[in-house]
Amino acid sequence: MSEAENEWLPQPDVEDIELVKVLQALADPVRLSLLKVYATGERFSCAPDALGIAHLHKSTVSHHMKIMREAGLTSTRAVGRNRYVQLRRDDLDARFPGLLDSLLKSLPD
Amino acid sequence: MSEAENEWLPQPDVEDIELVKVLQALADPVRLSLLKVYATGERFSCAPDALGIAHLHKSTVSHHMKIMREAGLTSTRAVGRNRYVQLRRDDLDARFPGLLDSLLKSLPD
DNA sequence: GAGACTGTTGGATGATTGTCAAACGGTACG
DNA sequence: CGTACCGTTTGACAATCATCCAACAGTCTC
Repeated sequence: MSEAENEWLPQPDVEDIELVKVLQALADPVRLSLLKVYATGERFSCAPDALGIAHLHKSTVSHHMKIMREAGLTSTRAVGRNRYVQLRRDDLDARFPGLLDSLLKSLPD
Repeated sequence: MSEAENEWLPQPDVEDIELVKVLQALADPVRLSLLKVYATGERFSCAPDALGIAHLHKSTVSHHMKIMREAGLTSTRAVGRNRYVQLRRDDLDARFPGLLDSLLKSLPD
């Protein structure tokens, strides 16, 4: 059975996103590289290989995902046994105008 | 004697400023509040009271200053027994266009 | 139902961090 | 010179963090 149940994992409301939390979430090389991956607009599952962090254990990836989601950077939809993660671009633009764009422009290639 | 010897403390060159380091430097409530203080454009000595962090020990303040300076956020001039700190606004704008402005706009009042 | 698959949770560990306190080094000024 | 002043350095400590491993929970597919 189990029609894909399309459930969203808990995340902060737009107005509750805090700048410090966002900066803390991005103050790590791994998560900063994930920001760039997600900036393509695609939704990714959490497979370390597809995310360019094949060297990391899957539980470590899960940990990073949680931090980014709880900071308000990403939103995650659970479909079957996969988690599809994407950037909360509109929410971030509404809360911190211009911040995301300048961050992405500042990222090393 | 001792005509004020106007010496600059070591800081990274513009092109050596790293985004991760900048984000790490700002991923702390105290230092984020300092960013706002320095955004006024004034130069400040390191007196905790004038910086709005009167509750912190002077050695802690010195520690925060060092982190911000080594990240490339601030520059420090030593004059006599004082240190005058200011934001490297032009350098940051050149290295990460728009980032500083959007950060300052995103800061809670 | 038995495996295989995707991701989470809990514990363990080593590294980093924010803070304070005490000692120190220059500097200014009686 | 002696004392007060401003900031740095060092050490200590508790807290947080990034990482791995093992075990677990759902989910999909034979």
